[in-house]
Amino acid sequence: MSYFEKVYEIVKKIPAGKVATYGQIARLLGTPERAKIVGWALHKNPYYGEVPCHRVVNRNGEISSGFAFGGPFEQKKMLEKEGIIFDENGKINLNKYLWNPYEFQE
DNA sequence: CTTTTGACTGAGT
DNA sequence: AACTCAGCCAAAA
Repeated sequence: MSYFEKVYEIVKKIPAGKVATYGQIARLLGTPERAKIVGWALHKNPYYGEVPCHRVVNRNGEISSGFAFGGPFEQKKMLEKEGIIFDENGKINLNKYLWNPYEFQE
């Protein structure tokens, strides 16, 4: 299994109403220094429709640029639909919405 | 095969 | 607090 597929597996486990950072995902894979690879994997997003990549944000809690969903507004709308609230800066309150994979439910 | 790049992050200015 | 610099490594050109 390539690193990409591992990333997709993690992202698919993110519950609705929660978000995760690239670094966090990379850490779950045991490779915290490959956060960039995680982001890149999602950029390709070959499993569009299966992988909720809209729930993955950068360390700042902001939606990353690139958007494979058709536009930033679409992604933001999707997240709000999940129950995530953006602050006045268009950022997500990670302290509240960051996903906590305690046992990493396989 | 070699080089560039990138949905990032952490440290430094 | 905001901006910049460098490092990390796999995939794409």
